[in-house]
Amino acid sequence: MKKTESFFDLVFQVVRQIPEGRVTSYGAIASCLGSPQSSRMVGWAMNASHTAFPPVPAHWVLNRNGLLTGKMHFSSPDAMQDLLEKEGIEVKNDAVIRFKELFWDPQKELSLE
DNA sequence: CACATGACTGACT
DNA sequence: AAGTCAGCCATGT
Repeated sequence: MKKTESFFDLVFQVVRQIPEGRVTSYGAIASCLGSPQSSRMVGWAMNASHTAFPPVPAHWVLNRNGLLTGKMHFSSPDAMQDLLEKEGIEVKNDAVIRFKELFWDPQKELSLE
């Protein structure tokens, strides 16, 4: 298990491009990769994020509802929310406040980059 | 090679 | 409005 991380690597790189204090969704990343339907692969890639290095800021990646779906996969279920709050992002009921305002579209932002 | 799983999303009931 | 089903594609067994 070393190569074959092509898809994972794509997701990891995109996530690492997320500006601090911003968030994005799995669907956005999937779309950026060219497969808006492969949102599952994005989540799957995040599952492997703990094996990637440097560590991927998965706490910025949420589902389309802005919910901290993957918080349970962190070191601690509350770590994700805590990190977001430290970034100045308000989190209530496992959901990011002003999600659409903090939303960072990789396809759009990276395209303009 | 075939089946089962997964941090999602959209549509249907 | 809330719950259920299917589609999507890569990884692991």
